[in-house]
Amino acid sequence: MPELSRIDVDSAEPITRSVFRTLRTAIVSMHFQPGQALSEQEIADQLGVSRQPVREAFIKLSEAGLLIIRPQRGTFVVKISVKQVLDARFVREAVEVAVVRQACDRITPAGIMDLRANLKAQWAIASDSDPSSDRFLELDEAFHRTIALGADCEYAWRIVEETKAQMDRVRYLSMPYATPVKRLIAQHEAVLEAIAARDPAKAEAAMSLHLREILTSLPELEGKFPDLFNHDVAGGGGPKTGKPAPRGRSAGRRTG
Amino acid sequence: MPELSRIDVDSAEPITRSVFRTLRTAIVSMHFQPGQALSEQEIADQLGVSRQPVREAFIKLSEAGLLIIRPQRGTFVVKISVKQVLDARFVREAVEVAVVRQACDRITPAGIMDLRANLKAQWAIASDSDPSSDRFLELDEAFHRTIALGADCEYAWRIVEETKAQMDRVRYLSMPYATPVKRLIAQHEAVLEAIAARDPAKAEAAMSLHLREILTSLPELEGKFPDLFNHDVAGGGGPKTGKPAPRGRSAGRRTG
DNA sequence: GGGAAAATACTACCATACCAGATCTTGGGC
DNA sequence: GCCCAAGATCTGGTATGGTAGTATTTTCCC
Repeated sequence: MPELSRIDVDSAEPITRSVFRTLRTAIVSMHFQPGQALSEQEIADQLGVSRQPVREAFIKLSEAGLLIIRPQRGTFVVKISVKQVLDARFVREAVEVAVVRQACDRITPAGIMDLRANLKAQWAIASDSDPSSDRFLELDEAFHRTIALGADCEYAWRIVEETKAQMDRVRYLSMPYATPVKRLIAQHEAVLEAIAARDPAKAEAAMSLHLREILTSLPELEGKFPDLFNHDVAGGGGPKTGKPAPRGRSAGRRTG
Repeated sequence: MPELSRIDVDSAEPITRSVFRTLRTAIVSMHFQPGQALSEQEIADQLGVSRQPVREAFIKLSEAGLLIIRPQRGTFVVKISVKQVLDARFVREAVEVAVVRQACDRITPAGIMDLRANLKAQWAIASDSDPSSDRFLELDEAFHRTIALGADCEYAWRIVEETKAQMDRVRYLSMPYATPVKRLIAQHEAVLEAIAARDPAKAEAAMSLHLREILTSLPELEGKFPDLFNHDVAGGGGPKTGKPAPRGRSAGRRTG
């Protein structure tokens, strides 16, 4: 299991929030393996805090659908479920399509300028070599967020963030196999131009197409990484069949 | 403040969950007044449990947007915000419209029969006198849930539940002034018939119309109950202007 | 009376201790 | 070797105490 660096206890930020951010990042970026067992005590020791803030972070993460807490048994990173991911995409598409329509009405010229600047930055890193993918995901998120907030849809953005958390793990996993970045940027451009033209129908179509493209490699990934997926027909997330992954790395427990 | 009845500590259900349900019901049904201050200690005493499970329930409720925790200051029932409620409705409409379209494809004849039975029950209590409004809200929720689950949209239903929590407080508040129940049932009927006819466009239109009708009395309510509303232009929820409502009854602190 | 400062009484936050239940290990019987 | 039971060792759930920060009240000075 990846070592977690200690948290600055003296920060003004509440410890619980620091722990939450740390763990959430580790999960969404796939540094924690889906199915992996965590433990309040173990995480607390690594971060140099008590169990209490870790426990509270666990609760929030389970509310977000990233952890599953099985009382008296353990807490596990939820495995990726194809159905769950597709359900998240379904909701995200429904919401973001509505948002982008509203953006056509409400976004200000300043908002459109922000989007153009963001898009320019996207093209800039697309020319570079691959290692800037993390940076692209940041810009990608900022692009979608700018649209939502420009459309005065703060709450809708909160929901999209939640659905994104489910989808982003797949994106990290699929970095090498996914749609080329330039293609995604071109789709962003199409969305932006439709908004700038105040054309809701075109904007909706562009956004819908974009969101359907993101997960094209999903079936391929399930084949490549069967251990990371939950193959149950029913939704859910927790490891129900077979043993959950043990703590530590898959094979050969490393001593000391 | 309404007295809370003690919780059965010996139940198999974890205490935290019991506390959560109790508080959530009290908030959504408006037994707790928006803006009202709660306190871990006070709630814990009333329910006969320790502060810990209360604190954890508070965290979950704040994640759901029903409480706001202000560190070192207090925890408050979020005031109703017109923008927040309309934002919730916006998301709910986006999601449920997509769901009802999918339902036209996927719902089974058995699912349609469930819906018809539910609708029949709705008509039955509509004939009675008013006091069965709680029962109507239950049937209403079951109706929407049956559609979502029939469309194989478990995750979407979770999101709808979250948005519903925001809207339901307004519905409780507006019982006397709201749209007549029979009108709402007729709209349910229109949705059901469109689904049964497998007509997505008609179903979408019916659902959209239905969801827009629910909150028609919102502006009127803000005028009638200004204390329960957050009049800030910006979203959010916490009491930012003026003093938050004090603990205990409005006037005259009772000495213990 | 009016206003500022000190004292008091809260708050949620974090740490710790203990518990009951689930799991894993171990040891004995065959 | 296999099987089962007893014990040790995990887990998260709950209770409680201490602390720092905030809000309120009181006190004191003018």
